[in-house]
Amino acid sequence: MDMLDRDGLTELEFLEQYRAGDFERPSVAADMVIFTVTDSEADSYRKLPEKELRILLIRRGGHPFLGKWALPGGFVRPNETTEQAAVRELREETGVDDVYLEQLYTFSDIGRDPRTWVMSCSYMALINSDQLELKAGDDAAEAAWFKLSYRLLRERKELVEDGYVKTLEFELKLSSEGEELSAVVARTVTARATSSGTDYSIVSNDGLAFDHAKIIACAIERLRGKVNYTDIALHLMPKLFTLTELQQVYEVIMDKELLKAAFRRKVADLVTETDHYTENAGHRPSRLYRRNLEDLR
Amino acid sequence: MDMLDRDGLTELEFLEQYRAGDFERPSVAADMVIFTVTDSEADSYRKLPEKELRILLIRRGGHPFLGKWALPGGFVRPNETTEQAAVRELREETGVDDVYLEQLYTFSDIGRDPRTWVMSCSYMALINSDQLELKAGDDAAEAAWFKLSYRLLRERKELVEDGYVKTLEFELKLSSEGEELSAVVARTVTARATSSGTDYSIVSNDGLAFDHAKIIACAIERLRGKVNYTDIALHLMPKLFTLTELQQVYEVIMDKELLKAAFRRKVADLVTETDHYTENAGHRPSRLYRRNLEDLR
DNA sequence: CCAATAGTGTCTATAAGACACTATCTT
DNA sequence: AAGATAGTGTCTTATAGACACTATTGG
Repeated sequence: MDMLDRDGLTELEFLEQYRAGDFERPSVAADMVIFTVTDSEADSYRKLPEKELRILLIRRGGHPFLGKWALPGGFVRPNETTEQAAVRELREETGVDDVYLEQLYTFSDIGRDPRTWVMSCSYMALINSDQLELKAGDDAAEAAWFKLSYRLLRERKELVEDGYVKTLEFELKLSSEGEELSAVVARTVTARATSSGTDYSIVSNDGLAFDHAKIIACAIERLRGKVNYTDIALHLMPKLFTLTELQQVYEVIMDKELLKAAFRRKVADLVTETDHYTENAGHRPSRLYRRNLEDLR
Repeated sequence: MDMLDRDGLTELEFLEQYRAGDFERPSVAADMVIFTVTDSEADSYRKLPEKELRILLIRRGGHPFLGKWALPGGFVRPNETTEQAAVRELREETGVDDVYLEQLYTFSDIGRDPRTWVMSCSYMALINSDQLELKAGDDAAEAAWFKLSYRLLRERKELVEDGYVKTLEFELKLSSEGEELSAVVARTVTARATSSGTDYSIVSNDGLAFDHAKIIACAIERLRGKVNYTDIALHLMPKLFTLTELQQVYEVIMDKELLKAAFRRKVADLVTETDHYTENAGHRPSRLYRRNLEDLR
């Protein structure tokens, strides 16, 4: 390539003389919502335990938001991508490095970090209960798996000039051994004749650092959206699982009961049956399945 | 809040003494894929014109990628969000500022900009042909609306240890008055027992700057995905339109013919009929509709 | 036998695909 | 009338919801 620019430089010459301008630059963090599913305490000896959807949070040991709980994450370093930073953080916090990982959204509200200009490129990770055992690899920080609940609280709709504004308020609750966090996150859809847009905002917040309530809301909504038309939920399952367990996972993600027959038809192509069965369950044994790695989607 | 950190500082005191570290920080750009739909030249006087899906590109006037075509975009400034930067760029390039806008993905591959460390937070905007007329507000740069085509070229699947790697290669073609750009973008899905991920890469590239072929691919895939379950395509329509025109827009987005009866059932709830009709078309007049701003979704 | 879960069959309601038909305007 | 597009009716197929029924284990 030998084109010359208006200063008569080739591209190579240009790059050699190029110096990054003195523009102010943001810090970019990779923050992760790490989901897993755990079993509740079996309240009766012969009943199946219920599934709980959990995310990992870390208690902040310094300002700002000292003592509040935050998503695991950290600054992206030179010579790594945001995704590599996310993988690095994930390994540091959980010891796990072979997971489903998906970029969610980049948050850049001004003032979202009181220290300085920080954007957050957020990721969602799904790890299964098998891998969860390895969680020992902690640093000094206090970390805990919080049970998550996310429910529609209020729905409002105002008509405005040539359109409407619709606000959905969701209640986010997180709980872990005595710790109870909660927040209300609003999703506002503004629809006018031509334009249209969606915006998240935090209505109230008790115990979460930064704008992490928004990021968590974004993650659970993405997860709920994808559960119905992908095999994403299978990344939360151990190698072998029963169809009832899989159904429980779908139910706890969607916060909604499903019909057994219809569910089994729907996931039939996503799983492969094995010749193994559950044992000593106190009732009829159940066939074990594994994730289908064939065709489809 | 009077909690003290390990140095005995309150949050306020901490923030006052805080100085941004000397870590290297990336530049962050907001790049936009601006879609619109135009009519082709009517090849016969009584036939309906065909619809064409177009995006706006700008020819680079300096290194790097001098002479190549790039997406409109620019660096995010302090005290604005990535979205505000996108809106600002949009107004500068098209004079339009009331559009559908959606964040796509943040690209951060190292070396994606040969000058320095630059991430791109990408957006998709949809503007309708009414607004398009206002395009006069250009700066010196050469800008053009390129007709877009994006087609599956090859599909490959390799089995690997406990999983598979599936590669879909898409051909991206862009054309505008003599200028013909093309690229091949591969989407690779890696599915292993536990992990799983999707990755885009550029296989070949003729005429596009940076990794913008990837960004365009990402945008058209998002648009195709959303067309089928949202009213997103209506943002590409003028105030009044016929159902046939709307169907043509769906068809040009999906690159696939649709059945008229089924299509009309499907969009029935997304539009509201008016009492206006097309005139002097050389054939039966067609009822005009507008976007339905009621309930739904 | 009972409690508990596993697993299947089938009827119905709804949506999508396929295709043919009728309607209305201009030249 | 011919050419072009507008608009509707209806049969078939696929999918999801609802619900009832049978099956298999341990206690």
